[in-house]
Order: sequence, then structure tokens, then C-alpha cells
Amino acid sequence: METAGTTSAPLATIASLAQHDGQTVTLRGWLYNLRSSGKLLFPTFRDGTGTIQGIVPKAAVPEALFNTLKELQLESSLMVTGKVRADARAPSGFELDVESLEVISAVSADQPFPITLKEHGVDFLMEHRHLWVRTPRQSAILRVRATIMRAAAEYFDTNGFIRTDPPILTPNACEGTSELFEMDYFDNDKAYLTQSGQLYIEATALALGKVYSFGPTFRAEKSKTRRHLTEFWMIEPEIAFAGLDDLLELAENFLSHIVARVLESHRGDLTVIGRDATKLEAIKAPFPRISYDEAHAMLEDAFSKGLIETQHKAGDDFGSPDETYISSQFDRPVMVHRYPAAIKAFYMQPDPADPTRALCVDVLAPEGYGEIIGGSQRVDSYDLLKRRIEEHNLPLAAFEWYLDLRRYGSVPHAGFGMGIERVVAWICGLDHVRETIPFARTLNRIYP
RNA sequence: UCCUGAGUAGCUCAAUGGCAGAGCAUUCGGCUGUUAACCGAAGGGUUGUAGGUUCGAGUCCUACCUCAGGAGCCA
Repeated sequence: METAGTTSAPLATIASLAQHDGQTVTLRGWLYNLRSSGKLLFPTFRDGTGTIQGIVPKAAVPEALFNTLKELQLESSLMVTGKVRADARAPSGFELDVESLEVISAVSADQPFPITLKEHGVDFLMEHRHLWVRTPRQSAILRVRATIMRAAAEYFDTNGFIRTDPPILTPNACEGTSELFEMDYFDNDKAYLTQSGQLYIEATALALGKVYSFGPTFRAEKSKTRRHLTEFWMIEPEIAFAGLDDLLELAENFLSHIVARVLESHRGDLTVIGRDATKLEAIKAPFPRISYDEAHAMLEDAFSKGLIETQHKAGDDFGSPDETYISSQFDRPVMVHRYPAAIKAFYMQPDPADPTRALCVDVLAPEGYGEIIGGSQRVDSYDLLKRRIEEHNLPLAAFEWYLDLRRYGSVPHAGFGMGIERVVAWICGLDHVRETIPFARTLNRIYP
């Protein structure tokens, strides 16, 4: 440890410096950047709450302080003491007149911090994700992510939902379609990482009324797009005695709450990220609701006007370009409901008004971010559910416990799942979900 | 799995089939208000791998590897 001067002032964080104008404080953090102009040094410090520029005139500080700082490599850890001073030239409005500096761990010039302030490629940044998270933009995104996760849980916690987390190790495919990560489960069994807790929280919903789960989800799909991770976080509410309309109302209030919380406490972070906050200010319930058939008609119209390249076939699911077009027609998330039952999961309740349609909803985020929520009212009839399982060629024995939920006091119930990373990408205006989670797991990357 | 594109200095990128280059980073020097500071200098290369065409290949051809983002699939 190398000391240049003494550090004995009260501790402060960079985010709180406005409250310390004129006072001498000590910051604990890292050297983020260092500029010099002859006998003036301009170090920028970061401490996880923000960055601030210090100023070190050679004539006004001990020689040891000036020389130590001058040779310090970026990302060296340190304690710095100085006087907080409002200055119109500083981006944050404040600067630090450095009085003393204690180097905690100096970075070697032989191996300088690899991430510079210049541009880097995706491969390099992902290979150095453990260091990339130190940069202001990435830190800001992770702070917003934390608020989104907290606001999501908070919404359910304060609206009568009980958190009941389903198992992560499961014995079989929940939906029987997606690719699963498989592993040995002791001697003679296989286990799979969960791809949705939905079936399990249907059980807890019939026990506790309103429940939700919040945890990681795994999909071994070979998807290579800006919207996919193999490991992502999903929050899923499930409600007994509820139908599709209840679900739509829940979804719009839920999302509005999350966006409001982010706007409440992350204006600065959104600026660092480069997100236009006015786009988010429009996100207030109610959200537009359109049926699958109305969405199809929109696509037909767009195709005839040459606004989209491929024609949507009635009855087919929407592709990514379709979803992008539909969502681009609205300034807030659009809720598309009543898809054809044939292209949806076996557990979705048919619409009594038209049994070829399912009582389901996809919520598409604006600005081309695509599906952030998928949900449905669940089949509550034992006979229908059993028939659906058979029609989908799923192993009946594995679903006996699920059928029990219809044998013993079945009620109409509904729920949805929301992918946290897609919501973070949308709210932050990012072009890829890999920046929304501390360590993204994708098809071609599991390091670091 | 399919389609498309990219691999050159630590990083970001140039280089008509004809001497391997720049900016940043690092080192040295200069500058008292810099905001990805700037100015001067130095060091730094198995051009993804293996073949092939050619007098000559970073450049053209073949195969492979890695990565990217789009389709499909999904949140």
C-alpha cells in the first residue's frame, strides 16, 4: 500500500457528493481516467455510484501525491480525500480538489486495464465481461436491472401475491416443446433445468390464491439473436379465480408500475445509458388491446402497402418482423390476445366464443423489442386437459399430478411469465439482451 | 439446423495481387482547465488454421475453426 498524504475525512459516495459541497470527504474507489495538462492532473474516480473528476495542481499539493497519481494506471483501487467544490465545467456539477491519496492496489503498466475508453468489439467485451461491468454504462444498466427486479417483486408483494418458487430441477419438460438442459440425477434418473415454473405455480395458486415465482429459467434452444439467452430470469404470477381479462389488467398495471419506479430513481442512469426517458413516460395503463385477428389484418394492410416484406399467413404465429411492425404502431406495449389454439400450448383455455381461439395474450414491447410477456387462462376441465395432453403426445403419467389440480377443486385460473432481460433491454433501449444481465449465457459463450 | 457477414499490433480498424499501416493503449518528452484532452518520439506483427493458384497472397480458390446477427423457436 502506497500512501501519499493522509486520509482521515468522513467517507462519502460519489452519488452523494452534492450533499457535501464545500466539505472535505474521503472516497473509496478506482481510477477511471487520467488526463493531464502540464502541471495539472485531472483524474476521474469511480466508486460504483458514479464518477467524479478530481483536480490536482502540482503547485498546490505535496510532490509525492502528484507523482504517485501521475504514474497510476487506470482501474487502480484507491482512497482519495479532497474538497468537494461545485463547478459549472463539471458534467455532474461537482469536482474534487484532491488533498491526499492512498493507493490500495496499483495496476501494473505491464498489464494495463484492457478496456479503454475507446470502442471495443462485442467478442472482446464479452470475453472481458468481468471487467466490462466496471464501465459507467454497464454499471448503470445493472442498477436499472436491480430496480426492475425489485419493482416487479414489490408489485406482487403489495398486491396480495405470495411468492412460491418452483423447483429448478425438474423431471420432465413442462411444455414438451423447447430444448432442455439435461443432467444425471443420481443413479438411474435424468433431471432437467426448468424452462418455466408455470405448472408448479398453478398448484400453489390453488393452495394460496394469488402467487408468483421469480427465478432463473433455462432454454437449450440454439437461438442466436439479440433477444435470446440460454439462462434468463422470469417472473410469473398465477391467480386462482381469474380469467384472461384479469390477466390483461394485471399485465398493464404491473408494467406501468415497473416503468414508473425506474423513472422515479434512475434519470441519471438512463442518461448515461443514452435512453430517451420521454419514451418511457408514455408507458401508463391502459395499454392497447388487439385480437390476433386484428393484428393479422394490420399485417395484411401493411403488406399491401409494401411496409413489410413478407406476407403473414392467417393462422400462423407471428414472426419477429411481424411483431416489430405491430408493436411499432403503438407508443406503449400492445397486448395481442386470442391466438389460434392450434399454435399455442396445450394448457391454454379455449375461448368459449370461438373454441379455435385460445384465451391467451402476448405483450409486445414498443420500438421493436418484441414479446416481453406471454400468458393465458389455463384449461380447468379435467377431461379437456387430459385430451390435450394425449393430442400433444405427452406422457400422461408425468402429468398425473398436474391433472390432480383439475380432479380436486379446479377453478378458472390464469397467469403469465415475463422475461426480465427483455424488459431491461426495452426500458434501457439496448440493442442486445447480453448487456442486461451480469454474466450472459448464450449459445456460443459460457465464459467468464 | 439454414442464410449472411467478419477474423491483420493488447484494442478499434486501413492496406488496386507488388516494402505490414494509422488511432488508442504502453514507455519517454512537452503543455496550468482537460472532458474518449492534445502535441512529439519509441517499442509492439506466425495477417484465425491447413492446403492450393501465382514470379509474388493480408488480398484470389478450397476446406475447417471462431465470432457476429438474421431465420426458425421462444420470454
